[in-house]
Amino acid sequence: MQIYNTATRKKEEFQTLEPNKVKMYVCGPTVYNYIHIGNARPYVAFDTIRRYLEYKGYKVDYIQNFTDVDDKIIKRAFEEKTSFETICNKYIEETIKDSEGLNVKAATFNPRVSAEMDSIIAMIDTLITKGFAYEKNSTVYFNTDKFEGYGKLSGKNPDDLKAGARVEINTDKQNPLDFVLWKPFKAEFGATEPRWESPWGAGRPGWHIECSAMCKKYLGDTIDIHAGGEDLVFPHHENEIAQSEAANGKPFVKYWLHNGFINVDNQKMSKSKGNFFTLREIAEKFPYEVIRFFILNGHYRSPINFSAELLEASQNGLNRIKNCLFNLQHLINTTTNEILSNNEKSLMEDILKYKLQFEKSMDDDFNTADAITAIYELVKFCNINVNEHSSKEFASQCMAKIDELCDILGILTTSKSSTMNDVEIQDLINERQEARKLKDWALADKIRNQLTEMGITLEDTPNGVRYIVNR
RNA sequence: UGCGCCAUAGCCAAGUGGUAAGGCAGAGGUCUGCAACACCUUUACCCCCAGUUCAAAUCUGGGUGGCGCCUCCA
Repeated sequence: MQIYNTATRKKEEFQTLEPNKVKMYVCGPTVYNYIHIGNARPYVAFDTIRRYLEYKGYKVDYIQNFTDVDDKIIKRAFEEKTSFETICNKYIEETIKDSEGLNVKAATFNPRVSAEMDSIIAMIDTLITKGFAYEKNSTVYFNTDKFEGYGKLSGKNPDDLKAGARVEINTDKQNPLDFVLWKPFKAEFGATEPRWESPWGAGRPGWHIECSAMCKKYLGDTIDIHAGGEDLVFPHHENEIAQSEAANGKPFVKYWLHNGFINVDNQKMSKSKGNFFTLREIAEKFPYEVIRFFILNGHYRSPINFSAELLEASQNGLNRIKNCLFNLQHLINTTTNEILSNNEKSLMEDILKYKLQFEKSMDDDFNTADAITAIYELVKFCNINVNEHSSKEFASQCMAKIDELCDILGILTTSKSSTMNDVEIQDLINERQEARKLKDWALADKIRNQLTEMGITLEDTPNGVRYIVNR
């Protein structure tokens, strides 16, 4: 299996630190609002990678934090005249709802920064002891000059960065690139501003140290995969490397994975440009599973564009797979052939071919766009080869294979049970069938329209009528 | 010359040396009482120029265009 590593900018053969085990950390969102469509990408991308790793037999320890200590949160709490805990609890809850909507598997654990102060403070303390950090006016800074290799992840040259650094007035930093590990309580937003006691006075941690500390606590000094949005490469992940390797004296991460952005009108989404969408807003117009499928339609490292048109295209594509599954289910329910025919036995080998095609794509740096093609081709195979003459066994095998592949991608796992067993619906369908027998097309169409109004789509097949709810 | 990514059909998107997968949309057809689903047919001088090679969308160099990072934004 090949995996692209941002640190080397190459695809590398995937080799875990421990056999059959993957330690994976994904940078989570700052919880001061509903997550936006861009946040959905790392959720879906890295969840899919996790699912595939599990499919390949690895046990994955998947840690994703919630950043619940941050200026933006404190500001929002101040504006809304409430506590930062209230804001955080609310949006963590909402984020989990969105995440479940996207069919993202629950993380092994979601640490919250506010609950990890002991480890954060301990790590800062170690950095000071080892001479990688210094305190000035109750603020602790990381000394980037002391860490050899600063810039190795992002490919930046510290001297270039220094030359380009903004002039900071009245700075206490020894070097313009030094960054904050601990900042003192200043009551910018009033006395209720959150703060924790530390050897350097009351205050709160800087952004970067949190992830280093949580990584260490929950996964260890060296982990297999660290993932996040591509914007985090510098400075966030660069700084994490500096902190963790300086404090632990060991390599921090084996594979760095970064997802590309979701753009709107080919531009980065931002509030100031007015092209900002929360996931919740979009989910009102399109089902979550369509959003997930849309995200998987491009490679996770490529930028993708977002628009209603593209989501519609994804929805139509997803319906193609869904129709196939409905069709198979209907055949399984209605066919009386139990035994696999000789022809079907030989076709079974073709099914395996699509599975291998799927795996080959996923083995190549999780190429979901290509993997979806394998599913489409399997769908076409089923549409051609499974019909009212097929055996139950064959239809079931086909369906199971599509299900298996879709499940790896986390799509169409929730919609299968949507067949409503409503007597009223069945009665209407029977009534329409009677009308059709009598060639009373007006009545038949009237009943079909009535069902359409109810959100039921009817499809007449050689094996009787099948209906689909709320497509 | 700060660092980096990208450029394939109307749209999305694979393919990274051997005469261009797949999906969406469109057109025509088959099936159907009519539909729907599905199936069949149909749509590409791979941004430009030069080079390497028997052979390049794929490698090299140079353009052009788009985007990101260098601001606690995934």
